[in-house]
Amino acid sequence: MSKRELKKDHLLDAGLKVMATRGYNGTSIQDIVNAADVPKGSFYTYFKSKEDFAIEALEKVTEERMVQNRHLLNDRSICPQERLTRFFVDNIGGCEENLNGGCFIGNMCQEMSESSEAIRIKVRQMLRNSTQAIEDVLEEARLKDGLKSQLPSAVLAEFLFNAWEGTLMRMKASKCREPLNAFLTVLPELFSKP
Amino acid sequence: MSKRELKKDHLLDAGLKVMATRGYNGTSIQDIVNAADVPKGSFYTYFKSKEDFAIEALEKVTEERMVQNRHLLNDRSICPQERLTRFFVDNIGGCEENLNGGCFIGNMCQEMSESSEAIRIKVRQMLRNSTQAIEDVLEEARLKDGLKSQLPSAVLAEFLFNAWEGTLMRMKASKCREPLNAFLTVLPELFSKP
DNA sequence: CAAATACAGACGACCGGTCATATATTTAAT
DNA sequence: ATTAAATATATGACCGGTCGTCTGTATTTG
Repeated sequence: MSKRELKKDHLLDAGLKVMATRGYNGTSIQDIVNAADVPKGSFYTYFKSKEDFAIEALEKVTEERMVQNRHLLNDRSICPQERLTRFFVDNIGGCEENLNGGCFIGNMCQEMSESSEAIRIKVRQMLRNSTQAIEDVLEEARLKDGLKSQLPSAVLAEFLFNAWEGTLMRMKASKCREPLNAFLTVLPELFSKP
Repeated sequence: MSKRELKKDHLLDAGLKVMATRGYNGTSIQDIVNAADVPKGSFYTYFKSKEDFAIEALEKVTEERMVQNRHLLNDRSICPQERLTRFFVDNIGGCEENLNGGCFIGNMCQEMSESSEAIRIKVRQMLRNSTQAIEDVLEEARLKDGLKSQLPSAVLAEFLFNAWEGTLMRMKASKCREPLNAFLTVLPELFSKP
C-alpha cells in the first residue's frame, strides 16, 4: 500500500468516526482534516468533494465488514442460528464502544437519502447486500434444520435486518443495551424450530 | 387559538416538513421561514433557538399522533392484533405520501443524539411512550386471546417498535413499500396464536 | 401614549471549495 | 555523482456565500 493510499485510508478512518457521530451536515471538511491531522488543502487531492468522501467512507466501512462477515457467515462448523446471532452482535460497530457511534449507514440513510441521490443509491445497495447475506443463512438453516416460520427467507431477512437497524438507532437515543437485548431475545422466536 | 399561536403552529408544521426530509443540519432557519412564508426576523419571537424549534416540533408531531392513536389503541371494538397492525400502518407518516419524508423522530435520533442532549432526551422519551402503548396492546391481547410468544410484552414491544422504525428508515433509502410489506407479513408470526 | 410584539437587515463565524505558491520528486545533461 | 531544469504534489490563505443569532426600528395593541 503506497504512502498516498495509507494517508487516504487514514483520512477515511478518522473522518468516518466524526461523521458517524455528528452526521454529514454536522461534520465540516475542517473537522475531518483536523481529526486526521492533515492540512485542509490536501483533502481535495484525495476526494473530489465532501459527497465523494462520504461515498468512499460508506464503501470502506462495508468492505471491511463484508470481509470480516464472510468468514463468519460461511463457517459451516457453527450452526446457522448461532452464525446469525453472532453476525448481529459483531456488527453493532460504533455503538459497542461507548454507545455513541451508531450505524454510519443508518445515519447516512436517514440524513442524506433525500439530499443526495448518489448517497441514497450507495446506501440502498449496501443494505441490499447485507439483507442478501442474511437471507442466505436463513435459507441454509431452513434446508438443514427447518425454520419455525414458513415465510419466504427473503421476507424474513428483510424484516430482521431492518429490525436490527432500528435497534441500533434506538440504542443511540437510549444509550443502553436494552434494545439490543430485546432484539437478541426475540430473534430465536422467529428463527429456531420449537 | 390566538393569531400568534396559529402562526407558530404554521411555522412548526411547515418547518417540520422540511426538517423531516433534509435533516436538522440540512435545514436552515431561512428554509423554515421560507416554507412558512414568514419573515426571518420573526422566527426568534416564537422560538429561542433552532434547537428549541426542533424540540417543539418533536413534541407537536407526537402529540398529534398520540391523540390520533389513543382512539385507535383503546378501541375495544377492534381486536388487539388488528389495532396494532393499523397503528403501524397509520403511523408511517411522511413516508406514505411520496416515500420521501421518513420518520422525523428517527431522523432526529440518528442525526442529533450526539450533538444535542436535549433533543436526545426528548427523542428517548417519545420512543418510550410509543413502546409503552404497544406493550399495553400486547398485554391486552395476551390476556384476551393469548399470545404466540411467551416472552414478556415489554421485550416484544421494544423489539417490534424498533423493527418498525428500522422499516421506516429502510423505506427512505429504497423508496418502495417492500420493507413495510415485509414488516406487516412477519408481524402476525410473532403476534397471533396459531 | 406606553408597552409589547413583529420585522428587516446586519453581524461575526464558518461553510465547501479554489488557487497561487512552496516544497518535493523526477528527469536529463554534464 | 552532481546539478539544474522540469514536473508533480502539498498547503494554508482566501473566495463568495450562507449560517444562527441579534439589534434597532416599525407596527400593533391595550
